[in-house]
Amino acid sequence: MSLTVKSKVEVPELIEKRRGQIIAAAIELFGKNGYHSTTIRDIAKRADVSIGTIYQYVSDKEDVLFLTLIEVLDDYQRHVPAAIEGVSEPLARLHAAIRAYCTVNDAKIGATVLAYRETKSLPKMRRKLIQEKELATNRLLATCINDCVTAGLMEEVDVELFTYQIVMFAHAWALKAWRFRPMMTLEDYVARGIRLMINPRLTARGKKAFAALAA
Amino acid sequence: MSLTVKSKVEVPELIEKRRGQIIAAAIELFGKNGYHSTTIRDIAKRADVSIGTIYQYVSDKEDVLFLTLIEVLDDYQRHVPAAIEGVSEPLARLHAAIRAYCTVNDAKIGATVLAYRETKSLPKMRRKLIQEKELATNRLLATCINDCVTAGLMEEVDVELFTYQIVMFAHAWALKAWRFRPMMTLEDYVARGIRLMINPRLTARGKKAFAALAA
Amino acid sequence: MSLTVKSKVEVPELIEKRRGQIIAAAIELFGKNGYHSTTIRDIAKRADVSIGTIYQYVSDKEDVLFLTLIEVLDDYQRHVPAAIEGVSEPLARLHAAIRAYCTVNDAKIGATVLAYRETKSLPKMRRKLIQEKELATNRLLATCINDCVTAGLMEEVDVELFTYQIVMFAHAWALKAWRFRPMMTLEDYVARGIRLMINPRLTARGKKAFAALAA
Amino acid sequence: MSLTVKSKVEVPELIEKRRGQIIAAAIELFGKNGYHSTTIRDIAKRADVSIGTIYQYVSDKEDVLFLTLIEVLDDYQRHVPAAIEGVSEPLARLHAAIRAYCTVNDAKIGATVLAYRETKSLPKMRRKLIQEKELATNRLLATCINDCVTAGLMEEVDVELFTYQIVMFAHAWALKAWRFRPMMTLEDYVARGIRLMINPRLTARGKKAFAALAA
DNA sequence: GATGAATGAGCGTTCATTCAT
DNA sequence: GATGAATGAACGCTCATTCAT
Repeated sequence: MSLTVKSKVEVPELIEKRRGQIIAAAIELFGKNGYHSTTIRDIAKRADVSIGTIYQYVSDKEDVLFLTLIEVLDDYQRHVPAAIEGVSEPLARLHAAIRAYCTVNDAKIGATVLAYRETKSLPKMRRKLIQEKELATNRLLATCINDCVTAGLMEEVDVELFTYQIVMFAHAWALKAWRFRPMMTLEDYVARGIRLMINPRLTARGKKAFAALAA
Repeated sequence: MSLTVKSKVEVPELIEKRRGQIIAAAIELFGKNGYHSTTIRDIAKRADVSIGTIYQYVSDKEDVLFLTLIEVLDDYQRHVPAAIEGVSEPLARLHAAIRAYCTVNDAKIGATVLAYRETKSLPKMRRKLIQEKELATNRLLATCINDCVTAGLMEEVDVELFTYQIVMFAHAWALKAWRFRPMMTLEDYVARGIRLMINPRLTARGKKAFAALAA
Repeated sequence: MSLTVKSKVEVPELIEKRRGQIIAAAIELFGKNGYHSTTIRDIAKRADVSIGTIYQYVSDKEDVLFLTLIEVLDDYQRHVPAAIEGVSEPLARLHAAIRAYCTVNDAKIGATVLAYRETKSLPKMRRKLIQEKELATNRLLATCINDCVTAGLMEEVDVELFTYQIVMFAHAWALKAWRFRPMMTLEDYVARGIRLMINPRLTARGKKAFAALAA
Repeated sequence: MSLTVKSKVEVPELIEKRRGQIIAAAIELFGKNGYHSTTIRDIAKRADVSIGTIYQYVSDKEDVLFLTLIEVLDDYQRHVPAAIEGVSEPLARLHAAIRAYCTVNDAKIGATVLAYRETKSLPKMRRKLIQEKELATNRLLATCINDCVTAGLMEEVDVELFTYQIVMFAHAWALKAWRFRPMMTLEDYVARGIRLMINPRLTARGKKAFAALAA
C-alpha cells in the first residue's frame, strides 16, 4: 500500500539510521532548493551514502519527499505537547503552545515552505495522511483555546477559524519571511501576534491572567 | 533586462492575444499540476498554439511562470479598488475590500497556490517585483483598516500584522481548500472571517455601523 | 539542376541587387561566426531584408553558402588578372600575382577560413564547381611560374606542387592568422614568402631581374 | 576550469576506456560529416554506448570536440619524435620527421580537416591550448631544420615560415585531398615535396648527404 | 514582390532508476 | 548490504522553412 514506504533492507535499526541520514539531507536540500531542483545524487552526496543505498530504503524520489514532510510535521507533535506539559494555567498553556508552534516552524523554515510547495506532488492518499497530521496538530491548539474559553478567560470564539488563524500566523513567518524577517525578531513577531489575536478576546478575568503572566 | 519579457513579435495586439492564450493555459496547467510537471508541450497544446509560437512571445519557460504570476497579482489591483469605489462608509469599504480580495482569490484558487509554490523558482529580481505587487495590494487593505480606525469605528490595531492576518485568511481559503471547501461556502467563510477578525475590534460606534450594514 | 540557384523573382536587376545584399551579409556573418552559428534571421537583419525575401531569391540556407563561396572565389578571378595586366616582365608579373592573391585573401580572411570550414557542407556537384574555380585561379599562378621558367629566370620546378605551395602560403595567412598577424604585417609576410619560395629557384638572370625590381 | 574535461566517473581506467570509445567514434563521424551535423545520438550509436554514458564522461558536446582535437594533435607528439629517434644524420632526421608528420596526417585525414573546420567552435582558452600543441609540434620540425643548417647541410633560411611551409604542405595533402589523392600516392607526394622544398636549399655538403640517403 | 508569424522536427541535455559486482 | 556506472525517456529550446496577407 502506498502509505508506507518500502525498504529492501529489513533490519529496523539500519532503516532508522539510513533513513535518518537521507531525510536530514533532504530537509536541508529540498528546503533550500526545492523538491524538483534537488537530485537524488545531491541527496546521496549530502547524506554521505551512495545512490544505490537510497534506493535500498526508499522506492522512489517521491518516497523521500513523503518521509521528509512526515518528519517535519511530527516535529510539532513532539515539541508542542512538550512545551505545555507542566503548565497548568490555561492562558499560559495557550501562549506556550503558540510559542512552541512558532519556534518549531522557525527552526525549519525551509521545511514549512516545502510543505506548501510540494504536498501537491504527493498522490492523494499520502496527501490525505499529511493533512490528517496537520489536523492533529491543530487539535493541540484548539484544545488550548477551548480550555481558555471554558475557564472563562476568553470569550466564545469560532474555534475552527481561530485555530487556523493561529496556524497561518505561524506559517506566515515562514511564507512571508522576506517581509517579516528584516522587520523584527521571532520573539517580537510572536508577542505582537498574541497581542493581535488573543488579547482582544480576553474576558476581564483573562486580562488579569495575562497581566499575571507578564509579571 | 530580466524584468521584462522579450518577444520576437512586435505587434502589440498580437503579443496581447498570444500571451493571453499562453497565460490562460499556463494558469490552468500550472495550477493543476505545478510548474515543473507542466511541459511546454502541454501548454502549447492547451493554448492551441505550436511550441515555436510560445517561444516567439517568451524567451523561456520561466518567462511563462513570471507572466502567469504577474497576471494573477494584477487581478487584485483591478478588482479590489473597483469593489470599494463608490462605497464611502469606512466599515463597508473594509468589508467590500475583504470580500473582493477573497473572491479574486477564489476565482483562481490554483493560481494562489501556484504563487506560494513557485515564486521561489524565479530569480531574485523578479521575485522582488512579485513581492512589491503583493505589498501594493496589501496597502489597499491597510488603507481601509486605517480609515476605520480614524473614523473611530475600530480600535487602534497593529496594522502591519492585521493586514497580513486578513491576507493570510484569504489565502488560507486556497491553501487549505481541502479543509474549508467541504465545510462551507466562500460566503460563509468570509462572513465568519469578518466576525472573527473585525468585530472584536469594533468600537461602540463601529458596532452600530456593523448593525446598519447587516440591515 | 543543383548547380544553379533558383529564384522566385525573375527580374534580373532585382536578383542581382537582392542577392548582393544577402551575400554581403553572409560573407560577414559566416566569416565571423561560421555557417552553422549564423541564422537566416541574422542574415536577413544584417542584409536589411525580410526572411521571406531571402527565400524569394534562394531556395535554402545552403544556397546562401554556395553563393557566398562562389563570390569569394570570383574575387580572385577579378583581382589577380587585373593586377598583372600591363606588367610584362615575367618575374614582376609573378610577384604581382602573388601579392594580389594575398591581398584578396587578406581582405576577406573570414571568407577564406569559411571556404575551408564549409565547402564540405555542400553537395558533391557544387563542391566540384568550387574546386574547379580554385583550379582556375591556380592556373593564373601556374602560368606566371611557367613564364618565369620559360624566360630563363627560374629553374625548372614541379609546377603543380609549387603552385599549391604559393596558394597554401597565401591561405596560411588566413588559416594561421592567430600566429602571423601578431608577428608581422601582410607586406612583411609576402616579402618573406617571396624570399623563401621564389628566390632560391632564380637563375643568375632571375637574380638580376629581382635586383632590378627592388630598385 | 574550462581546460580540463570533467567526468562524473572517477575510475581512471574506465575514463580512458569510455573516452577512447567516444573519441574514436567522434573522430570518424566529425571527420566525415562535420561537428555540427554529427549528433550526440550518432556518436553514442557508433561508440556503442548510451547517450547517458557519454554525459558521464564529458560535460557537453563541445568537450567531445575538444578531446577529439587534442587526441589528433597528440598523435604528432607521439609519432614524430619516435620516427627520428635513433636517426642521427641531420638531413635524414629532417626527412624522417617530414615523412612521419605526413603519415600521421594521412592516417586521419578527416581529423586534420576537422581541426581546420572546427577549432573555431572552441572557446578562446581551449583554442589557445590547441594552438600551443600545434606550435609544440612545429618546434620538432624547426629543430630538425636548424640542425641541418648548423651542420652546414642547408643554407640559412627563414625558419618560422619554412616550418609552416612544411606543415602546410603536409596539411594540404588532407585539405586538398580531392586534388592530390587521385594524382599520386602519399610517398610520391612526400618525395616531390622534399625535392621541392628541401633540395634547392641544400649546400654542396647537403647534396652529398642527400645522395648518400638515396643510396 | 515583400513580409514575418507560425510551425514542428530534431537537437543537446538531465536525472530517476536499475542491476551487476 | 552497498555501490555507482549505465541507461534512455523525456524535457526545454532552436531555427530553417512556409504561406497567408
